[in-house]
Amino acid sequence: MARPRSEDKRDAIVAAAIEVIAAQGLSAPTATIAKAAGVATGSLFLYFQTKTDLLNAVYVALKSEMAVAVLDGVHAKDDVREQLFLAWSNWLQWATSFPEKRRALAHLGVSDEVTPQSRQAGHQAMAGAAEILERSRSGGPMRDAPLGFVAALMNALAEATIDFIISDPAHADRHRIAGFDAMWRMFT
Amino acid sequence: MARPRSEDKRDAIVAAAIEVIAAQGLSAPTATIAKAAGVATGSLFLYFQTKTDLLNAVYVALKSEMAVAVLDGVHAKDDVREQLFLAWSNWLQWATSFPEKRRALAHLGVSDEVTPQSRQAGHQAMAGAAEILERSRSGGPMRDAPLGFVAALMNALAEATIDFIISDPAHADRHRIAGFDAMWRMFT
Amino acid sequence: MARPRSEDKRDAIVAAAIEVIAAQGLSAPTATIAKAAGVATGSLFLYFQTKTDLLNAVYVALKSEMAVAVLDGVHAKDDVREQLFLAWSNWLQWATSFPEKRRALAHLGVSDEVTPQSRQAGHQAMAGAAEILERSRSGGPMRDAPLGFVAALMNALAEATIDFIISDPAHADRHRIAGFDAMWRMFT
Amino acid sequence: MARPRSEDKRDAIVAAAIEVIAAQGLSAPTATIAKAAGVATGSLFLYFQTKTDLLNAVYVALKSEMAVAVLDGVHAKDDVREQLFLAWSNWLQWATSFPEKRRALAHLGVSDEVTPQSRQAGHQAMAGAAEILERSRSGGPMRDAPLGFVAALMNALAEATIDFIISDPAHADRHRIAGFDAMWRMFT
DNA sequence: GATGAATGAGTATTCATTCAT
DNA sequence: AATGAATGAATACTCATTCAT
Repeated sequence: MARPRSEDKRDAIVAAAIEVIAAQGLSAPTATIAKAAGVATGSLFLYFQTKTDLLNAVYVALKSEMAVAVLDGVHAKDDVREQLFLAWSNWLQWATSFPEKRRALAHLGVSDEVTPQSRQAGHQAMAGAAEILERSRSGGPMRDAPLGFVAALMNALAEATIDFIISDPAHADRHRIAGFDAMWRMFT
Repeated sequence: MARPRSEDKRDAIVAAAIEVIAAQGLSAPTATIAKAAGVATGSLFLYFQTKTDLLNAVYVALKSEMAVAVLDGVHAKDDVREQLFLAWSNWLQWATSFPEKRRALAHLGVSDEVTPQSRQAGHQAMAGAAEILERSRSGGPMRDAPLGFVAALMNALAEATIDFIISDPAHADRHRIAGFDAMWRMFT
Repeated sequence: MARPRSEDKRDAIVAAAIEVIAAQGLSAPTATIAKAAGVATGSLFLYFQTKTDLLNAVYVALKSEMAVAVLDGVHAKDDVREQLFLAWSNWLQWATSFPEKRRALAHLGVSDEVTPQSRQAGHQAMAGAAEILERSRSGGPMRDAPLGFVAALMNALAEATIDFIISDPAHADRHRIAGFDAMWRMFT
Repeated sequence: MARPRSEDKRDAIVAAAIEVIAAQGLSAPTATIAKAAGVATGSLFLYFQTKTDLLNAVYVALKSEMAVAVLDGVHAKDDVREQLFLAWSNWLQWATSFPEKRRALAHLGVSDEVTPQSRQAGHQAMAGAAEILERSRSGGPMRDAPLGFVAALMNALAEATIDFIISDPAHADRHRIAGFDAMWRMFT
């Protein structure tokens, strides 16, 4: 009968956290995040019991959002190589379009505050992409490697490629293609 | 600004910082680092003006040490592929032998406190390795890509491979070879 | 300011406050008390304007309940000494039967939040017991001391005796009698 | 070789804590205590690891000081009754001369923050007074009661007497004597 | 140079109370 | 009346850095 707890407000806190973490790192004060979200400091703790909880929620939200972006339009393609190339392009597109999200994710990716459970949830979200990857490497030289290993390699290549595109955006397309070709050579 | 006498003490602080950062992350108190180094809290600031300065010194020291380890014995080989494989193996060997050094480097690698100058110094230290890489990719499909891009890809692959070896040490050799083969395929 | 309807709810809040204060002390959150009473946090403030008001209400309620317990069956006795002994026994019985009530009262007894008015009300409730005390000391060495002083001494003795019974319940009866005898000696 | 840690400063913090706790209760902010002691907020935590530690130190300091005051001149007397009467008088004198110390002690006496170890130390400090008490009750009706029980009764009587003297200081001497006589009657 | 005591700004979290529903 | 979301002031404790010894 009281005001219901607002999903909007929760989302606003997560969104604010992304901006503030991108700008200030994980040591950003909760008070700053709350103010950026337009809520009182105490309200942040109504939606997230601790700062660590918020950080984990942000991590999972970003991973999920990224996963959706990566798979956009992918199933309209028939060819596996084309599917993987589109996913790859989507990935780079998302990361370069939302640099603050990528920055926040980079901070969270190496933080001890993000729990194994959250990382697991992140992998879960990327399951669709993993499936394409699975088909891409099947029959190739990495057919017997653990999928996790292959995924880690792809992830590492994508991160390196994104770093390079950001530092040299004039040749974004060239780097995107070169990165993908390099990856494809790994698989075939 | 006169350089303090004891080079030993400076080294002890850097060594202690590596241990403590590996264990506690970059937010480790300077007092903890000083105690681990066997010096007084105030003494740390005789050798490093700020904590950020210390962090940068640690970063450069680790990168330099790693570079030396990577090149060990490499010039005794004639074949480029063999040289690269030895460098690759040395790299993985170093990273898995000194997990706390790698952990510290991982923390520092993503920190905003490490300056572009320090990162530049890190690249400089790796110049010898870069040269081998340069010859490895010459004539191959990546011959026209910026060397920095190629280096970033290799670095990414190495990190992913090390992660995997650490999480599954029983198959260290298999992962080491698989990682190298994947990289080699990228170049040829 | 219209009195809220439910007397039940008010009583439930007071009862919950006793439990929670006994367990957590006076710094127990109002939200915890409200939840223990089965009402919403906001509802507590419909029945008590402030936390201090609630604390005072609890104090008076406990003192009143204790006074009733103390006088139970006392007027059936003729002899003053027997009356006082029964009251004394009733007191110890109540305090040891409801340790959480005594604990809460102990916390409140030393609190600055309990007003002189509430303490006055507490004395008022104990008027019946005071009357017996008055007759007990009449004619003895304390006949000219202020009644309040005598009451304070008796109260102090009772508290000390209760403490001792709680810490050594095996000899409850012995302590009860020894305490009473000591008190009686003071009066005669 | 640095400044030695100052005993004076520690004492100043304890003294300030007594004043502030007497005025504001145990919830007094550590920052207020530090300011009253003339030190920085952080310095308080150099001398006491936590607020609880400070509270315990204050408790023990007050108990010890009180014990010294109580025993002042007592051993010059031969007669046990005179010794006990002087100790009793000293006690009331100390409590009424330093009402803020007594207030602070009253707050601490009922606090859950004061550990059993601290209470034990408090008893230890009062060992001299306990010895006089032991001799006072020997041969009397309380000869077989546990000493702790007798001490608790005496303590309770003293507290009640002090309360009464504070509320009616015009008749301090009368109350002092009446309280002592009442106690003596308990023992004989 | 070396020490470690001293500083005080900075931060996560709590909680009495209010108020929209 | 009843609810519980929303508020924001309040507070213990930390830690990079300075400075008296």
